[in-house]
Amino acid sequence: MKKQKLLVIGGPTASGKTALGVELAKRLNGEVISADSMQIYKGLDITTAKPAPEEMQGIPHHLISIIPRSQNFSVAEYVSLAGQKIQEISARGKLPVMVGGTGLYLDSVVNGIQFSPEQEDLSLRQELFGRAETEGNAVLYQQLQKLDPEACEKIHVNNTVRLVRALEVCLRTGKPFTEYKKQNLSSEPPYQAIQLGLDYASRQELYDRINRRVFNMLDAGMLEEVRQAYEEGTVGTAAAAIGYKELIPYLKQQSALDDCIAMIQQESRRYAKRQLTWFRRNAQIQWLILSKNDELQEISEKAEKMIAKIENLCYNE
RNA sequence: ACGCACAUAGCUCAGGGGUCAGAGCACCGGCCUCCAAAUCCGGAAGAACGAGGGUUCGACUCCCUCUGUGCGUU
Repeated sequence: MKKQKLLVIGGPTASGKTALGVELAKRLNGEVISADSMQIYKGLDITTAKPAPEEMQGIPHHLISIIPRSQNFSVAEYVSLAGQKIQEISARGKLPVMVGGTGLYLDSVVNGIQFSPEQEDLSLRQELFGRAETEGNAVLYQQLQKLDPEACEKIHVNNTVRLVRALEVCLRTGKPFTEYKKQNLSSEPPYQAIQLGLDYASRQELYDRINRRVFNMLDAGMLEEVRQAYEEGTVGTAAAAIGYKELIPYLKQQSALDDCIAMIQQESRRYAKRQLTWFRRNAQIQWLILSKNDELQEISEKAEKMIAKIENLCYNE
């Protein structure tokens, strides 16, 4: 059976993924699936830079604003939801275009990662976090050493989050965490994915765009939006959104607005850097390197050519 | 106006009469398989220690003056 086609567009924040995604979807008869760990939640539309209705230009967008902020979403759920959407869109004879900055989500779908079938065990996880705090990471690390020595080589003692996760899987499934990873690495990718990456030729240009965009968001009413979300009570993952957590000190009257704004810009820049680190190691990505005055027209034409070239290669196989 | 503090890296701050004055943040790179806009690791670079004078074998460290900043008082 022939694999389904999937177009993937990744890149750092503020690189222009949204616009390119819509443009390519228009040209290639596609629908957009968002791959963004924050846009998945309801609310905070401006803060998380969700595409506005007019930006969508009639192209259907999926997996945006579908989870209440009181709930915690996860990659595993994303993979399953995105899989469904890909099926549906393909069944309609259209091209699924997965667009987003959450590299983990993108890669997990593209590589068909099978997460351990058991449901997450929040109480076990909480217990482990508690132990990490009271007994110290070293104790957990020693325990993991016995259950999955290979995982220990990859995980640093100070990295509580990963340490807990690895232990959690080992304890609940009775199998080493590493075993799941090995299975996944050897499994066949489920889609015929064409992956594009967006970046700017100069880091400074990207940073300038980020800084400007933060001001634009504020002009668009970000502060009010955050205030509302704050008053409603936002916790968990959604509360970690850049822009949200940085404005809280201002709302609590603990710091000046300008300081908070500078902090949003800084955190966004650092985030972009981490995103680039993630995407860079993916050898499958075809990079579109932009510079300051590029027009969306030329970019999408370039992208289209790239896609055609890759498709040709696939045919000849 | 008077009194008291402070003045050290781009920023916040340690330090101390005698080896090349330190750290955190920022910056750069990396890890990443169920919170990933999170978590974590590594690296490079960066300061004639506000200015001027004095004490001393030797001061960035002690003293004086000036400048700047902050706080307090009438």
